[in-house]
Amino acid sequence: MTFDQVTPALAGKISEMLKVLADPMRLKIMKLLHDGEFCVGDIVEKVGSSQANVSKHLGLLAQALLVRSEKRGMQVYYRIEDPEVSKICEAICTHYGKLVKKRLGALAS
Amino acid sequence: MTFDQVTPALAGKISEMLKVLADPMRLKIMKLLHDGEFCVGDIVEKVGSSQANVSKHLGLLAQALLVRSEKRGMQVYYRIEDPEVSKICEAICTHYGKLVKKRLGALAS
DNA sequence: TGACTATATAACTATATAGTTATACTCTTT
DNA sequence: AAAGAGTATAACTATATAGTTATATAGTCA
Repeated sequence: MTFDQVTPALAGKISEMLKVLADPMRLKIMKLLHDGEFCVGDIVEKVGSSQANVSKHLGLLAQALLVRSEKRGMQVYYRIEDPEVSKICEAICTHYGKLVKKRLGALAS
Repeated sequence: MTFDQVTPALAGKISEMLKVLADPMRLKIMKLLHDGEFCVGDIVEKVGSSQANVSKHLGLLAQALLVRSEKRGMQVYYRIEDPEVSKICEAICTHYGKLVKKRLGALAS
């Protein structure tokens, strides 16, 4: 699908999703979840923020369809389930990485 | 490049870029520039906002390396120069479009 | 049931930013 | 040089949101 074929409704959704993805803490969480499934407590530990803060970020990511959660016992596990999401993240990293390298020098090294 | 290989410095850049892209008015401008080069006055007309507002948005897009500008006479022309940027936009539209369709039904139709 | 653990939510504060208005800058033309 | 056109910037207001603290909700075990 090209940019042209995006309807206003989808453009709104995309803008919301990007806003959710465009946060350092949430990118950190996404990077972590790229490696597999983690429960909230583990994520809190790994990203170094408060439980309430991480929970809120996870809620936003889930609402944007970027992650899914599953309750097992007392824990809630989060994961990147959809390959589409991985592809979006990968495309952003790859292409923007190249762009930055070309224009600003070896910041990515 | 996978998510794993993104350095903290690049992650910061990516987060900034996404924040710039994640705005309805700027997405509208990017969608327009996808079709070719336009000067500020034309963009103002097409997107339906004030000159000052559009100029500020264009400045942010340029700073994020998403567009480039060139002054010719009195006009300043903006364009999406880098194929990497087009690829990022395309990947986002394609994959998130699919995702939304799968999960929320035919919002994109 | 009561104590405990894991997660989510509410209320609040501080900060960032989209849009507006007014003005400055730059180039062209007479 | 002066006037006008095209674009950028400064100052301001209103709104959104990241993070914190305190509390609520849900599941587990004694």
